[in-house]
Amino acid sequence: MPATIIDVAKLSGYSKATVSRAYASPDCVKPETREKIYAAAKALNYAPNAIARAMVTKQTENIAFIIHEKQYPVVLNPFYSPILEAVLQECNRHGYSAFISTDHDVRLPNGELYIKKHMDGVILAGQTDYQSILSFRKHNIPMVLLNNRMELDDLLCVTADNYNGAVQAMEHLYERGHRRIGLLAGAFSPEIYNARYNGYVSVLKKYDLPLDMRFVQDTEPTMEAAEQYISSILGMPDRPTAFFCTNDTIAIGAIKAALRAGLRVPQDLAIVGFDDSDNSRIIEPELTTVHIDKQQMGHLAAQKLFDMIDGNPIEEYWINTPTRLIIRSST
Amino acid sequence: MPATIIDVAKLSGYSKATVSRAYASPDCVKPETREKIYAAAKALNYAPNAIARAMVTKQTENIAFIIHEKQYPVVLNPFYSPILEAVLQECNRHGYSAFISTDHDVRLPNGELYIKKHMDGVILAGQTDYQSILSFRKHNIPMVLLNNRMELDDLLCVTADNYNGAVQAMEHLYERGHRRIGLLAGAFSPEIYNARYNGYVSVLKKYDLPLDMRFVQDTEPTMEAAEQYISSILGMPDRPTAFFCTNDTIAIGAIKAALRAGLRVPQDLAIVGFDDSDNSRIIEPELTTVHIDKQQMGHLAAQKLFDMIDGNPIEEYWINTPTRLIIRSST
DNA sequence: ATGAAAGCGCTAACAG
DNA sequence: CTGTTAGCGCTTTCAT
Repeated sequence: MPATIIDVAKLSGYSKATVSRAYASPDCVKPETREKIYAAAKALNYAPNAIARAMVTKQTENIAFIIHEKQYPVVLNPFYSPILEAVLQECNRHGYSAFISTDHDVRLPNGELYIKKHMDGVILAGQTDYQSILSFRKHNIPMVLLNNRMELDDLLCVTADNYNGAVQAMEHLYERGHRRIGLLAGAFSPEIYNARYNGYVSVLKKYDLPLDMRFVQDTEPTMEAAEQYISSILGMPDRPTAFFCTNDTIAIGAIKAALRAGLRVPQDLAIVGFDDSDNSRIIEPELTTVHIDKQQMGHLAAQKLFDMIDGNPIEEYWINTPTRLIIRSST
Repeated sequence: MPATIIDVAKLSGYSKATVSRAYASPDCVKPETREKIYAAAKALNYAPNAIARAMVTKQTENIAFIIHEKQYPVVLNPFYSPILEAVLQECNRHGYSAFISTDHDVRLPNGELYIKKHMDGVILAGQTDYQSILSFRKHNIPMVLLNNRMELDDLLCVTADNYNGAVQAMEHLYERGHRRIGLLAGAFSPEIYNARYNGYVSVLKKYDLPLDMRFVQDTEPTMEAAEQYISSILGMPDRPTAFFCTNDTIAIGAIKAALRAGLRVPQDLAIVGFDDSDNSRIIEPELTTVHIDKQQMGHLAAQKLFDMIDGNPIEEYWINTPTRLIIRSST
């Protein structure tokens, strides 16, 4: 059994209060005694017990990052990986640790678990269910929504500017001379789906381009689904000369379908994606895509969460991270 | 402030011991009173406090998954993602939560942090430093090494069979008729590097093929580094007709270099990778690669860790997950 | 600058 | 099946 604060107190000859201070507020302790205490601690292989500490301070210095995406078999996908990475960095900076949870296969709502374990805050990414949000609220746990938005009072949401991202993609395709542009839309949350869809339609309208529903296709966001659809329309004489795909995975599937049919990308079919995930630079030709600043989103989400935890005032409850088009070789 | 066990006790008219039992060992409590207690709890919005519980049981029901890879800028790479996913699943199954930590930028050793926070166990992935291992040992924290191996008593290590994986790749290249085969070797940990290198050399020896050091190249495991090297040797008249690359990222870089030089893959240059990460199916032609059962590794690591936590006996301390070759279109 | 004592919310004997 | 009691290891007034 590990040494406790009492053991250190005894060995060093001080009281446990002083030992406690030597760790929690070192400046309130004479340097000399501090050193003696550390020495005793070392000799005993003592490490302060964060559980006991949390018990009285009511702060665990832990947060939970809960990803809730039904769409992907793999939750740790190229979109969330960089976000997670950024969140982890921010945690390190604040001396916090992060629980990660992927909530696609929850029988008992994971929220409950993290309420019991007394998180100081939570980041809810993706299609979080309303009940969880309410739960955390009821327990006054600071919370930020990531890649999702809900119109609730004082609910901090960090999203990408999906509408303008779609507009950027479409404007680019128009400039490249495309007049028949299809849409391959992943089955994402309504919030994201609608924003990107509306961006698509608005540019069509702006330039009086046709909205041909044969080439506006909902799809699972997998390479295979996209490949299959694109293969099926490649033979049509009036098929689009370009497709706007609402994420990179879909776009890559589209490119592969074209390549395998012997078409050249972008000459015979131009493709633009969304996300600028790492994958977009793997496919050849490399993918033109709408860049989402995933790092930034992760950093912001975490920073704002720590602001809430620290009791700092929040000005903006909806943070819409700007996107920008990255032109590579698929258009 | 949240309701405590005492509030529930008062409201329900039972003692706190009974309330405790109603949650910890429901069968030791009359169904009737149990229901009353749950009702009271619900009315008070009570949730058992896991911190207080951990304080006395000495079990947090938390583990830490610490990834330590200096090689990658992004630690959550396509290799570790599926492993992490599997670990998370296993945690769910056991009612545990997992801290994730990426230890590339640690000022104060993260090990300390997790010792303070009293993990029930830790999984150390990648190039873990010896000090951390010793630390966890000293505090009797169950531990498993993942994708790494160290010759320490009673240290459970889960690895892929890197040697035989390399042999499989090389045998395949030989069967395909290649006689000049280069090696593009990522700067991984010695354990992994050596195993794959030895596999390469052993097949060369077996068939009396030349070991031409001009075409045995160490490289950072990035697409760019691989691209650059391959581009530089493509003009040589006696260059290899195939390369064995010690991970997929490198292999993809190699393919891209060949494609951009106007060569056909595999006709003009054959490439085989290692890992069978998701990326291997993004590049066209899709990559022939050595499959590592990353899910399996994650599951095993977690299962064994829980075995240790539960005090179950461990028979094998070195688990070497078999690999197999996945033949796609790059060879 | 340091010590004494109370208590955080829960579990685990031990009784009954 | 239920209640009583004594802590778990630490922080935090309040004194000194």
